[in-house]
Amino acid sequence: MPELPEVQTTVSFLNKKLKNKKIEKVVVLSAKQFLGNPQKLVGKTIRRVERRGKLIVFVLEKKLFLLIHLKLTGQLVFAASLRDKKATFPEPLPFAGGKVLPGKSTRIILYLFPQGAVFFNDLRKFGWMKVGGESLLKKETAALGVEPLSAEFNPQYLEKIFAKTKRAVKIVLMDQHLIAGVGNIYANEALCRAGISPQRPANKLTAEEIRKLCRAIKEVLKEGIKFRGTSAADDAYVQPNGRQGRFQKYLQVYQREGEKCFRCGGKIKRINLGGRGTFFCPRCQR
DNA sequence: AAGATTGTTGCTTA
DNA sequence: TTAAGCAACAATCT
Repeated sequence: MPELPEVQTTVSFLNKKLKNKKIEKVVVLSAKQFLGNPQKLVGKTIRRVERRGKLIVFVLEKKLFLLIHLKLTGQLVFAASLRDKKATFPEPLPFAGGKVLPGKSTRIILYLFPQGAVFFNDLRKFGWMKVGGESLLKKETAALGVEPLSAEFNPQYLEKIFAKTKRAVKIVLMDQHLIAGVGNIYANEALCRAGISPQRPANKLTAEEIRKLCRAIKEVLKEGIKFRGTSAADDAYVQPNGRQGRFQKYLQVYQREGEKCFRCGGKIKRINLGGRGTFFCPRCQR
């Protein structure tokens, strides 16, 4: 599932490829997933592509914004050469791994000028796109918490938010109103690296544990970005070039139920926290 | 074949 | 008033 590292990988790629290109045509195949009027996008130049938490922000000319949330299974795939093929729209395009775009789970297509296209694929249809002005951008980002890779995210900040709640620490890490961008994969991995049980009440962590956890979160997110995100076995995430990320090779607990802990050899356990699959080593994480 | 899964919102309950 | 828990959303897998 796309979390901060996957979204950042997507945004970095698209920012390079889409800058100063114009949106020439929008095809909405799944109406419920496009909020607002798609025609507003037509003819607009893309100034840059940014990220806020897990939200993707296309900054367009004339103070217009295209906001995209990938939710569980969304992906943005870029096809650079579409125009070279003199395609009539829409037309299947041979793609990396022998796949064809648009595919079965393609929900929205942005055709670009002078060439190229962005395919919004989303198997489970939870993701969305919204067009609007600064008021929309403000509305959608207002409730988001601190960026975990910013200086503002430090042990003092964690201490402050942890003190206010006895919820399980993992649930707090995944609360987008408090920390923007950490999801299930990276919350599990950060807690493992910090040696802290995901079930611990947040307000019971020691100052030392909070320092360790803060560092672990930053570390694991940076590594996730370095390896271009996590494409787990049943994970729909791919980079915009259609290739998988590589961070799944370095996961220590996520989706490793019953397997051996790399540190102590104990069995990785799976429990349910806040309705989410939670993985940890009961021996290493206390 | 019902239940689990999964991020986020919004409702209900405490 | 606020925090915590949970259904709902869509589709797939078990």
